[in-house]
Amino acid sequence: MQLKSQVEWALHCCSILAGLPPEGYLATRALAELHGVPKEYLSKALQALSNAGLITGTLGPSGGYRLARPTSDITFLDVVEAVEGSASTFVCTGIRDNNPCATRADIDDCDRGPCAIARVMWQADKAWRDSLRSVRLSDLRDSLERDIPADLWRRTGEWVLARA
Amino acid sequence: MQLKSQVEWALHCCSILAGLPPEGYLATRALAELHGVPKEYLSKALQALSNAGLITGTLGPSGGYRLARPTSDITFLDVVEAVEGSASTFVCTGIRDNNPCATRADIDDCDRGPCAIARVMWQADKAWRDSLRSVRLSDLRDSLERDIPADLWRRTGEWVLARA
DNA sequence: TCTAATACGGATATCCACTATCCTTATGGA
DNA sequence: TCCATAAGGATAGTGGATATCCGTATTAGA
Repeated sequence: MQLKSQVEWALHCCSILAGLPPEGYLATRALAELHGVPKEYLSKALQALSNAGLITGTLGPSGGYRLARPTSDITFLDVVEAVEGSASTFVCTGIRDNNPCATRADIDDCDRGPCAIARVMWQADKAWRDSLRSVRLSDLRDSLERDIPADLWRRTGEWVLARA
Repeated sequence: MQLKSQVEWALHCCSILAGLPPEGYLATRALAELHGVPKEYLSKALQALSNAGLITGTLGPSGGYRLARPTSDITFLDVVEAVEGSASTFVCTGIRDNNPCATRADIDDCDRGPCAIARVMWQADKAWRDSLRSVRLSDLRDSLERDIPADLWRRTGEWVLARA
């Protein structure tokens, strides 16, 4: 079980858009070049973010994307679910109903509550999502500013600004 | 991102094996019939559990599987990782190294520590695994005994016992 | 007004993991 | 000896992820 590569791309793109001046837009072309990923395919991830209302796009030359909300109002979970979907990682297919010992009444009775196994798996899924929800884009920017060499951080900011 | 169906099968099979008498073995055929899943394919999941040391198999007629450890010593995480693998759900491909602004020195410098985005994603992955690790097979048996109608619980126990 | 660059979405092709089945081998109980 | 079983290799089928291409509407700038 592995998240799509688009999740990684989307998170990196959001971290870049988070550094954009308020009125600027950054085009897919620039984001693709910055991360070394195919523009056409990255475009699909950005469209997913746009459909989820996390970023807004504008057409025409000098068009592109910007964040639709403050960085403190966008969480990792928002981005992950925009790309990956919000369906649980565990799907209960109800195989307990195939128990040859079970009568029709048993099945109807069991169906009133979710399977004990599913409950545990869904609880773990919730723990994962809760963890993702606890980190905002603003937190990420703080981490990046601490991690990335100051010189590279500055040059990248200028590179983005020149294309915004 | 979705867990394999074999994870669900493996968990249900373990819950059944947990009710086996100490010296009994239950064959793949019986487990497949009980859950209404293809025997040949379920066999792969059971082999994975066996390779992980969670269950032990024995050959010949009256052969089959039993738990290799006490139910209090097997967690959901053990079962999930046996089938699904223990690799993180998030893979950092290091696309930040493709930054055209980065020099060779920048890349070497960054490579000393993991990406800030990866850290967050791995922390969420850990929260998921911690949650799975906190529930044992013995807990699951307790939940099932509470959830499943007493009559069905008894009949299923007898069905298994007759084949162990 | 015209041109070019862009977002957006549909269509298509490729690749790979998951799903599923079949077959052979070794083992052990009757 | 015979048969049922675990174990594992080989081989498709299926569907989602990856990737590319194209057409359309929109808009900034010449």
